[in-house]
Amino acid sequence: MKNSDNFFEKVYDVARKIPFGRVTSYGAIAKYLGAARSARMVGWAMNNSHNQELEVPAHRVVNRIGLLTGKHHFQGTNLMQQLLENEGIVVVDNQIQDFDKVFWNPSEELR
DNA sequence: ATTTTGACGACGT
DNA sequence: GACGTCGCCAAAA
Repeated sequence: MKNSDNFFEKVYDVARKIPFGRVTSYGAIAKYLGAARSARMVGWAMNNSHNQELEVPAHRVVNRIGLLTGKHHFQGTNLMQQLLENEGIVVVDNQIQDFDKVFWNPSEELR
């Protein structure tokens, strides 16, 4: 293990802190980490999250419009959506309903 | 070493 | 408001 994974580790750390029934966006995490415009790195980190020993609730992380863009990276076809719905989040056609209500902003709530 | 791509986002048209 | 382009940075080809 290297400490150079600082950025990625932070991403995982924040992702794990997402409360139940809430979701956040890649950009929000990136901004919280100071990366701001490197939302892609957060996405890449998530892809690598499977390598982490601790599980990361990547299903609670979607893009800024609440679209389940990464659902293809999960097992099955709609596992991600089911997980979200299991938390009380309404998802229709890969789109989270009431996204602004379930959105969790680490910059404000986590601090 | 160079090019392409990607779980995104902001801005311009 | 839909669509296109650019920026960001890292990994894979």
